[in-house]
Amino acid sequence: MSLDDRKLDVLRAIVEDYVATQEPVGSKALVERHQLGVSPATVRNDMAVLEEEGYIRQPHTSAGRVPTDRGYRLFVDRLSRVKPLSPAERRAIERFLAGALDLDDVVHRTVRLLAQLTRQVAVVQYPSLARSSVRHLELVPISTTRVMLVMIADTGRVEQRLVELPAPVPVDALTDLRRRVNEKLVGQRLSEAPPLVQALVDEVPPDDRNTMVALATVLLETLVERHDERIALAGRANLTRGGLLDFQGSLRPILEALEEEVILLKLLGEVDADTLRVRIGDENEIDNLRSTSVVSTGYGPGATIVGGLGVLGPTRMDYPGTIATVRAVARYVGDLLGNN
Amino acid sequence: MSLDDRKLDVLRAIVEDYVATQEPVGSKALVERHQLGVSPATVRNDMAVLEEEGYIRQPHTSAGRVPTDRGYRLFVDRLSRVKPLSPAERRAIERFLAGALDLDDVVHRTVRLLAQLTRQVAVVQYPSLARSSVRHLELVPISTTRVMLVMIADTGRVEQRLVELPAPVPVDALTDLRRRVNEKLVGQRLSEAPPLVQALVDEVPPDDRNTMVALATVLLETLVERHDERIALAGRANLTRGGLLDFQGSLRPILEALEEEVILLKLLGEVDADTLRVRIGDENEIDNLRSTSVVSTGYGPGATIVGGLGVLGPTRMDYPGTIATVRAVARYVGDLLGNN
DNA sequence: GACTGGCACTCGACTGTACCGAGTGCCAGT
DNA sequence: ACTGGCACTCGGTACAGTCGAGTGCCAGTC
Repeated sequence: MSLDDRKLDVLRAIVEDYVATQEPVGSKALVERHQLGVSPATVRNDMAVLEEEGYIRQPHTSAGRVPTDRGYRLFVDRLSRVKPLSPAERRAIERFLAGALDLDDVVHRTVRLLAQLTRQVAVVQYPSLARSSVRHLELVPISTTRVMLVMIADTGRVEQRLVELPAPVPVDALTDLRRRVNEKLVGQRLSEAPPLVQALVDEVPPDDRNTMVALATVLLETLVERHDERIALAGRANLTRGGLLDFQGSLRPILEALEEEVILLKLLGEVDADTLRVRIGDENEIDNLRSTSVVSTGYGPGATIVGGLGVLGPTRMDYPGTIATVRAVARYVGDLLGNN
Repeated sequence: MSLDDRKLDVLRAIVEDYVATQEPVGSKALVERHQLGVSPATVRNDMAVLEEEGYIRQPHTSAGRVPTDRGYRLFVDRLSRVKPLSPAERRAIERFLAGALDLDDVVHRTVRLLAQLTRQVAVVQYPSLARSSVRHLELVPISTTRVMLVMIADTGRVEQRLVELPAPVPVDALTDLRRRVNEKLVGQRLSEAPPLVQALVDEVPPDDRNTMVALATVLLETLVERHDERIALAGRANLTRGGLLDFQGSLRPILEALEEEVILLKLLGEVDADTLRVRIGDENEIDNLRSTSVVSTGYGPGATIVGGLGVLGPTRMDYPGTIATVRAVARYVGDLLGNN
């Protein structure tokens, strides 16, 4: 059966009240605080139906109702009105991010900003190498058989690696290699680099072949195999807001999960498209986080995505506000990365 | 007045029991679990004196005694026996750290290891540039007016910067400069570099003076002004052990403090000499941490100190064990940095 | 003088009872 | 289809009583 409009109104009212007060909400309080135009008794009947359908539940027999994960899901999907950010907030975001000096600083500021605005735990993934593209490659001779390979990504990330050459290489040859490598790779996504690197090896004159092989090996290592995805976190202290009511009493599993970089990457890694994703309670695949909700999205210059960011908090969170903030911050960071 | 030996024994017994059970300890339980050779009544008299002197206190009138910060302090300074690590632990440390690939990995492994062994929050400062010394400096011509300055520190950290030269510089001159710079700086602590860099400028032949000035500027910037001290943390979930009894009920201030890099640096930064430092409860200068104890020490190759590390936990912690572990880990990491 | 056994006392923790009130489900009435 | 009314449930709080761990003190002993 489908729920009629008033029942949906009731559900929305319950979610909003519960999020605001953190207390089970009863029929009487509901009609007082919202213009539902009906009596408590009617609301009670609606509630009975909502409970039967699994959208709300009673903590104990004679208490008010509390939304279930399923209730929040319905709320997020169909009931919540978009809550646009105030101009003041937009300005705050812009101003705060604009002051960033380098990539590290951008990420740090972003994660702190997110934590502060949403008052929850914020997670930001550093722009991943695999998803960004090459801005410049440099080959720096350290000695006759050693070259330092420096790669600068369009996101501002710099990686360097030392390459041991099989034999001494004259400076001219190195210059030639540098030109070839740059011609081939600059502007390319790193994820698409491997075949190009392979092609490079084949194109190089036989004399330099061995040198190129050594370079290519390190290049591939640096660019692809190194899955050194980094993560920045902030706002863990926000988990303690709302006493111990949220998270069914123990922060332990959550703090543990937040220490595992692999878990966090998984959390953010699944941003396929540009779409924002909300995972509510049990919908989370990670057991330790089944009492939390995660709002995450990808970010990057223009339409490309170079990383993920998001926030984590109690299932009892202000979804419209959080979603709006996450989306806005992601957009600003993306723009910022595009402009530098 | 000074406390006689038995009173000190009583204090030690109280600390040990309280740390183990987390419950106020009474006179009867004490004589049962320790060979004090006297009756509960006598112990009670001793306790009364200890309480008067401020080493222990009663949570409420008819409860057992609990050590005060002052009591722990006396325990740490004079009563605790060194608790040597088991060979198994030593081997575990060695094996775990030996597998590290690069500097990042060393720091990560160290902090996790510390958290795991002490079951507390571990903090490790990355080897600070200011405290390490120069292993090698390289000047790499990128174009006629551009040089890349690469500095490798003895801790394995690599920094590079691009230098714009005021005028084209012939390769020979650059070779000469490279020799001079290396002769002057290799082996020197970075913190002592500035005057040496200044001296370099004065010694250089007039023709190269301007080039050297440009180099020196960037050098100083890179080596000194950048106070990019980084910190790694692990084991935050350990704060939730022991229910909410420790930390007087709220993790909030502690989690907040742990998010402030500045605070953590201050915590570790004050390692003057090679000595290990224990700050108990109120002895901490940071207000948010007055309900915790911090055990910290410096680490580095040989006698030099390149950074700090330590753990943070409830004042009710196993001091002998923690101290032994922190000291051992610091030594292993120091050795590791010396060998690579 | 130092230690001990004994005793009265304190007070937190726990138990049981009673009561209040918010909230419910249901039903008869409009 | 909605509403008012009513009986019922049950968590929370307040209060009293009991239990027991632990104390401080004092008189007695070695």
